[in-house]
Amino acid sequence: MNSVGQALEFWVKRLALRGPLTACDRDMILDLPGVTKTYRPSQDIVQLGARATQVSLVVDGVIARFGQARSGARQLTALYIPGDMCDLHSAVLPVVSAPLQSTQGATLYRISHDDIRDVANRSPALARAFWRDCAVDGQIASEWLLNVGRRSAIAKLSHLICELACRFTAIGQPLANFSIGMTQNQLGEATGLTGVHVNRTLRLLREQGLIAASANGLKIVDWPRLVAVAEFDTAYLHLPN
Amino acid sequence: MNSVGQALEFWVKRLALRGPLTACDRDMILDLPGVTKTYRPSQDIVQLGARATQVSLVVDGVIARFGQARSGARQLTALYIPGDMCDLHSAVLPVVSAPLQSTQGATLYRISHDDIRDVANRSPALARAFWRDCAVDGQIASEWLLNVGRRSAIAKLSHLICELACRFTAIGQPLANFSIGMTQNQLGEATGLTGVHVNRTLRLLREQGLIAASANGLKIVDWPRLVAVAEFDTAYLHLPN
DNA sequence: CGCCAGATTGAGGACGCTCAATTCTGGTGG
DNA sequence: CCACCAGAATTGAGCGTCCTCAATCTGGCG
Repeated sequence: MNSVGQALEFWVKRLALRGPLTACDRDMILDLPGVTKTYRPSQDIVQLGARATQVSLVVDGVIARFGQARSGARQLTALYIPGDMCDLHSAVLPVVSAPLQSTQGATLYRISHDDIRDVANRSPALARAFWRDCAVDGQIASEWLLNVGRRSAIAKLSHLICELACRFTAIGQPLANFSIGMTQNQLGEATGLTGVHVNRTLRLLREQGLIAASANGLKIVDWPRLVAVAEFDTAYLHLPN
Repeated sequence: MNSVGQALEFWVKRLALRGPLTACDRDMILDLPGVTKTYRPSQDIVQLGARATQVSLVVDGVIARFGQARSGARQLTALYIPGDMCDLHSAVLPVVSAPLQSTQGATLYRISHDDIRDVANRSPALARAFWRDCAVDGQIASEWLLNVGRRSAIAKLSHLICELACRFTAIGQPLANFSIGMTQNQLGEATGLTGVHVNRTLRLLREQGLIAASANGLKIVDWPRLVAVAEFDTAYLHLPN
């Protein structure tokens, strides 16, 4: 179980990545007032068409943004893990065009738009950092587009697993054995596959010795080969280190 | 043929959308110095891994951002038409993680990152507007993800046509009869289909009386039904009007 | 007139989907 | 402690959409 302080630390670390922040900037972020709120599995965080008034820092759990076709089929368009600000763009674009949901339960730290905008007005460096954070989100979406549009099922899933493994590692979760916190159906919604086909493809990955089942999720057995199958390259994630 | 001045006007109009700009802000943008450059069809504008030092305003033509799988298959991840700043995020994320190419020839107005950053530092309102512009790009990517991941071929293509029709209309191009400036192969790369299947699907759209061939591209015959097939809703484009 | 890129069409195949049944799992109440 | 239950995982069979690989056609241009 992570704490709000930890999550804020992770976020500041990311913000400071390519444009060093002053101690003052850093403190402005760490001192941001907010409200902690917990969510049940599949509970809506913001609804389609609503007008957001706060941004949400993920403290614990996994948050999914998704779109929905008329048929009811869902497509996850982004995943957020602890230390991610899952709603930052809403500070400049408040109308919610894609709802957010927790996948397996989550706790968020919600900060008002006014406070975010105030901080951005006072520090050009932070304004730029917020802008950059959204730009990174956009690059991840681009990579997902390539994944969903042009790769085989086995590459799609491997790619998603690699991405999550790297992101969890960056926040101190062990890579070898991590819990994704998503059902196979949700994995399908993220990759443009069916839950059923995700199941078969995971079995394939297991049979090929790339991953293995484990108590609380899945275990990565052969990282180099998984990366090769996924055609995975971390660059687009812009992770610290 | 559009002019640089026109393109800048379009962009300012978009920037001013949700956060009114002062006359001074507006002039700072319109006076931005830059260099006009023209590109041949399929010519690279920025290459993968390069470090961008300028942003590029589309003056004429269509610019595509794309990713490439190891198989060589391409996935377009964004399309930019006149009045779009196709590279704005590079001001805060200079390493190019997805190359840009003109589809059928283009002319760009290139502005240095230094000038953009300078303007952003001097005006918080403009900094926020730039941030918002990138956020809109992200929402469009999300919508594409839904399109590529969860819709049928006919809906995918209709959706892309609707999007482009709306965007072209917003810059004064007639909707009923517009030239997309893309080959059928490129349409496939944008929607996650094959060029061959795009061809068959376009025929289907023609047979159903939704579109028709025309001298310089395609003509939209039945806009309401096209929108219905596409499950299209303009909101995510955040167009002025 | 010949060339070339793009559009068009055909035939066959494959990957992932649909629908449905069954097993497994963890949590709950009796 | 066990029976029960809901949700998730797993498996099977059959099918359909879209892909692959070609061949042909078209229009623009040197």
